[in-house]
Amino acid sequence: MSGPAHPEGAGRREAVRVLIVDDHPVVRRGLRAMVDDLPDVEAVGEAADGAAALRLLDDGTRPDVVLMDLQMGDGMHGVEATRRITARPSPPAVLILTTYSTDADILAAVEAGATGYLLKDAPPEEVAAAVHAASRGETVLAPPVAARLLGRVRAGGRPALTQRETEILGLVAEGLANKQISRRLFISEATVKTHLVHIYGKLGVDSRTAAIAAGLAAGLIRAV
Amino acid sequence: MSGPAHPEGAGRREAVRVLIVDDHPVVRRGLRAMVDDLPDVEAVGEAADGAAALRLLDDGTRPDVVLMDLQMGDGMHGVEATRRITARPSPPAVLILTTYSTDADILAAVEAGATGYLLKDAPPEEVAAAVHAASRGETVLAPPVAARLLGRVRAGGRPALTQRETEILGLVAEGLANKQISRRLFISEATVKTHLVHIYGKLGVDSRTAAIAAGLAAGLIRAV
DNA sequence: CCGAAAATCAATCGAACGGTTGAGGGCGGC
DNA sequence: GCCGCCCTCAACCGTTCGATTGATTTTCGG
Repeated sequence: MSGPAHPEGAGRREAVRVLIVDDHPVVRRGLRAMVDDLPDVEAVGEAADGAAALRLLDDGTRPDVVLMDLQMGDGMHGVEATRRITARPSPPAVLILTTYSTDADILAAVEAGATGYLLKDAPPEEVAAAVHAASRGETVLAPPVAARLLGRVRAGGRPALTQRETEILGLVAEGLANKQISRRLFISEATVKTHLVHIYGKLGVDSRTAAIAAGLAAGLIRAV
Repeated sequence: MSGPAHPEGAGRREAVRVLIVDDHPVVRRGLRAMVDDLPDVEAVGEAADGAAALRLLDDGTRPDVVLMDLQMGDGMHGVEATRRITARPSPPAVLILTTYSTDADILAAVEAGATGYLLKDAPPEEVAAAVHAASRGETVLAPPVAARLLGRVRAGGRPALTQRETEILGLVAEGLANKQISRRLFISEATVKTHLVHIYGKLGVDSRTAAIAAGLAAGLIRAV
């Protein structure tokens, strides 16, 4: 846990090897251009989704840092990909790079083992600094992200729903009725209602539709 | 209306001049790299938001094509920027480039005078072809966008809610109860229910939460 | 080891919601 | 002028939802 391994030994200061994972060709191109502009940093591959990234790793690509987009249309979601990458032996550092920071995303990504969290509107210098920091095993968070996390922790983390509650709120937002949710999760309808009461309390609302609005606004769930 | 003006005269086939407008440095970098790779195309400027783009135009930058992101965090929204750009004398063609296509966005952008609509996950060749087509004054739509528009027109615009229905669906998505909606719109609760029944029918759902989900998915309403 | 939090289930009750039927006024197209 | 669509309102009825109370199990941390 003291940073990524350097299999070739440290004869001299070799370049930081970066793998770019994003489903948008435009973004991949931009990241590669940014990365290649930096001294001591080189892009060693690109992947359009999590599955492709894992294949590259299986095929012997050994990056020090993975720049990973969170929301990737089809295919594996960034959080899941992060989880699988960090579960590998001597894993690279995973830097999450995403358009906007919903609280749920940040927490999930950190839990999945991400080393840092960058916003796509970050200036190039910030991306550069983050890549270097990540290669040294340091945690990097974009200022807005850090502030959000701090605010959340400082506020006692109150609006934080439990895992199950978040899951149920997500199903509510998909338009499912309590009975449907209960069948989907193999629990009784009574349990669903209990969770909902807790959710309403935490969000300060008193109806399922208001809970959807509040959940979307707080970034606890995402509008597909 | 036969394509952008060529102030220097047409002594020889000069390059298509492109202005890039996006609030993400990464995306700007990627677009510039893509554009510069193309023969006969050159980037003449970058702007981080609509206001900056208009300033550039005021200062004499004369692009043939503007590559414009729709959702820009702070500052002017892409639709509004498009409207103002196309309202200028001898305007450049505006190519909308966005992450995902909600129907409302597409229609608004087209109404605002956009020449075309591209998705950010489009391959580079598609971007290249679109830039050239736009510079010739042609309309270009990414296949998924075109299909969506066609499907809408062919279906007789059926899932199109009336103005009032859209308004009510929006309030429902904000978490308001029927009685609250009735007071907000100065109509009776019975009327709200009638509208809702019509909305359910058009969206093919049978509950208000499902209507929210369907409305978001169809781009009829937007998650703030 | 014990208390707190999370997740599960049950039963009840009033209020809100969803579906149906019916109806009237305004407005634009044929 | 008439037909259709939109917006408005009303009454009824069955279902779902939200609130409350109370209970069990597991898990985590002090």
